[in-house]
Amino acid sequence: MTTAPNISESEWSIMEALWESSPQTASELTKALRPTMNWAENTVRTLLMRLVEKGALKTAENASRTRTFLPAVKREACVRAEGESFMQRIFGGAAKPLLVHFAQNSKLTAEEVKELKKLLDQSLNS
Amino acid sequence: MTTAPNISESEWSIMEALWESSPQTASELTKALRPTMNWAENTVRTLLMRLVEKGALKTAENASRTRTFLPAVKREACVRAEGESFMQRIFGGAAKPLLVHFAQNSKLTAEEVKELKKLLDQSLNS
DNA sequence: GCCATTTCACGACACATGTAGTGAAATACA
DNA sequence: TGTATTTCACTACATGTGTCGTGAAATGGC
Repeated sequence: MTTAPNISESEWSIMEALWESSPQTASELTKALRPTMNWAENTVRTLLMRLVEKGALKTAENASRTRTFLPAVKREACVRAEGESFMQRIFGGAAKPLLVHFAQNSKLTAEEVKELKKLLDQSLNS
Repeated sequence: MTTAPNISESEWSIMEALWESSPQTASELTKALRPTMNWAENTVRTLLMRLVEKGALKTAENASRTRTFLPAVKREACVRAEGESFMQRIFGGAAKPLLVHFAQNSKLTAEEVKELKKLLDQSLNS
């Protein structure tokens, strides 16, 4: 079982970028994230280091011998872990009240509602 | 609009206890939380202080002139804020993928599925 | 009124997180 | 090969969190 490490909010931005496209070097990532997070390159490097220590990222050498980074854990596993923890913290671990909350607090299109209803049905016969 | 303060995980336990029953004194709370969190009374006091500073709790004097604590913010508002932040962080702010995720990763009873489907329908005509 | 108990205000300390700066080492280019 | 640029390892530092300990002040019981 992939023990998903704890990933902080800033770190999550890095992970998303790498889940979307990897491997990337620190400076590539810095540029890629520039529009959203306006981080200094050293900030990105620190976050990368921490993520490597946590086991969320791996490193590799690229052709020009500079280090590149890539995910060591699957996005889906991390999402599940974060979701579990959130559900635990706010809804005492129960899925139904969570779903009720978001169903009531979101403006969904008719199309989305249809899809979700189908998914709910499917979740039963499995 | 009630600007819901940031409430940490430990603090959330305190808030839950007070949302459920308030006002309570620090020692009452310590006893009430003893089974789940095995906190020293001073730990509870520190958390209470921080929550008062954050504006999440108010204090009042009770008959015997010891201080009691009670929520200054509604649970629903805090849940909404936490939910928003979580949805933003993990699902880029989109409700549908969040609902898809939890619908697929939770084992729901047929009864719950029925309720949720009804809620989804209701969320449309409003 | 005096002592035991409770309440509280402060201080403390370690680890996590956000956000870099410095200075050396490696690379690239002229 | 000498110099400018890039990469990286360290260090830093403020703020948030988790978890109390100390010592004074207030209260309660006898």
